[in-house]
Amino acid sequence: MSQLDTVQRILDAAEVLFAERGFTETSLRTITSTAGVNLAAVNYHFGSKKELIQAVFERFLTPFTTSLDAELARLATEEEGSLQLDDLLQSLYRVALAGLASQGRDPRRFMRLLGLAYTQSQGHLRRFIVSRYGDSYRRFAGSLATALPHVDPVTFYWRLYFMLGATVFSLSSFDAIEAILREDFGAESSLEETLARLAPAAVAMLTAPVPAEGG
Amino acid sequence: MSQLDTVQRILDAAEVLFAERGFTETSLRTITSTAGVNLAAVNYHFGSKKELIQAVFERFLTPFTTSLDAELARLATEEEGSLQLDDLLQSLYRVALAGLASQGRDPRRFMRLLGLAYTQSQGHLRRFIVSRYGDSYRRFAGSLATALPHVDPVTFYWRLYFMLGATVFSLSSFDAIEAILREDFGAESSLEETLARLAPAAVAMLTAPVPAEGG
DNA sequence: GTCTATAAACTGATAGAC
DNA sequence: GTCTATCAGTTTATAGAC
Repeated sequence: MSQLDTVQRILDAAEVLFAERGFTETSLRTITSTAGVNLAAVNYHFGSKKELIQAVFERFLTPFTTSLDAELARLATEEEGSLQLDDLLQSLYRVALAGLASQGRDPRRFMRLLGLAYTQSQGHLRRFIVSRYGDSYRRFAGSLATALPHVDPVTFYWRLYFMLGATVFSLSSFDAIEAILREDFGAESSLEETLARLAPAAVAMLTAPVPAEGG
Repeated sequence: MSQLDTVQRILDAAEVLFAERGFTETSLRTITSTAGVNLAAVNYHFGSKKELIQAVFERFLTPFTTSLDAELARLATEEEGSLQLDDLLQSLYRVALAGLASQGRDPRRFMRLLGLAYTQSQGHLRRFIVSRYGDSYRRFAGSLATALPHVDPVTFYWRLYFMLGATVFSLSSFDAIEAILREDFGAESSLEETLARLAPAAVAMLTAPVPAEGG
């Protein structure tokens, strides 16, 4: 088995297991036995469990943010100075969905990992993501902000977090929610349909009238 | 030290530590040493770590759902048959905030624990919460649904999850988000102000026009 | 009800043979 | 680059003295 294969197999197994169980709940032994490689291979190739976690995120966040940046640049030249909110959100969702799906990766797993990065208090991971992908995030937030000139900055940023929360939370629990709705209403929901419901809901939230300041 | 004191001290320490670090990341040793009680006391009083986790949730979910049920009943008799969406959301937020604060409990911790219950894949906890508080949840969701008669059920439930995601996510990360906004804009946000921003955003999301079905 | 002592299992990491 | 064997530390849980 070549080195590339081993690294790849470890990353594949770790990505799936982390998304399913979380970081602390997934041992290196579970990862290596799932991947069919030796336990010592993780420390040989990645150095430590922390660095393996970062490598898992790097592998899907780098292509994701690269595509997102390209999409934002394309939008900016296309509609000079008049970025539409719908287009921006659709860019985000299209890149997240199609970009990953074309790689043969599961967007739901992507969202579960993003959710974990937020909620599991792995300080090293948060620092890694912020230092590595903070610029892309700020560029996207900035584009979104210019499409909402009438919303004051603080309200805008809170709403941005509301939107991120709604997205990460509902997509990372997609399977569970979908199962409930299927049982209760017999209605199947695809990920595409859910994003088609989420986008207008997010737009409505971002563009809601700002109540008069109450103190 | 009386038994009640010991049980109470364990619950207090566990609640804080779980909210800060998560379940797996918090050992019984950390809990008992923080609480100033013996390690064996946890298993004596609660049986196991899992049952301690459930007890922590039971201690704040029972008064919360009791208050929420009472508030919903009060609203239903007050405005017969014409429940207002604003009122319902304000009930939820007021009960969550004031009800807990009057107990001397931190609502942010409450939200962090709720977020953990969702994201950390503790199957036993999800089963416990669903079996114990599922009825209250369904009553609240039902009230909300009747206030939105023009939204089809499936769209309504997805939006309900979007709303829950926005709420749990942003409030459980309240301190972190607040710190960022304070640094970038010098604007302090209180929990009350954030809920005052969240409520209209949630209403806008729930009441957004439903796009024509595309498939 | 509280304590000490310990069982039994698991964890990440590494030294050294091949 | 891969393997075995093992270290050193941690975890939950419990038996038994007080």
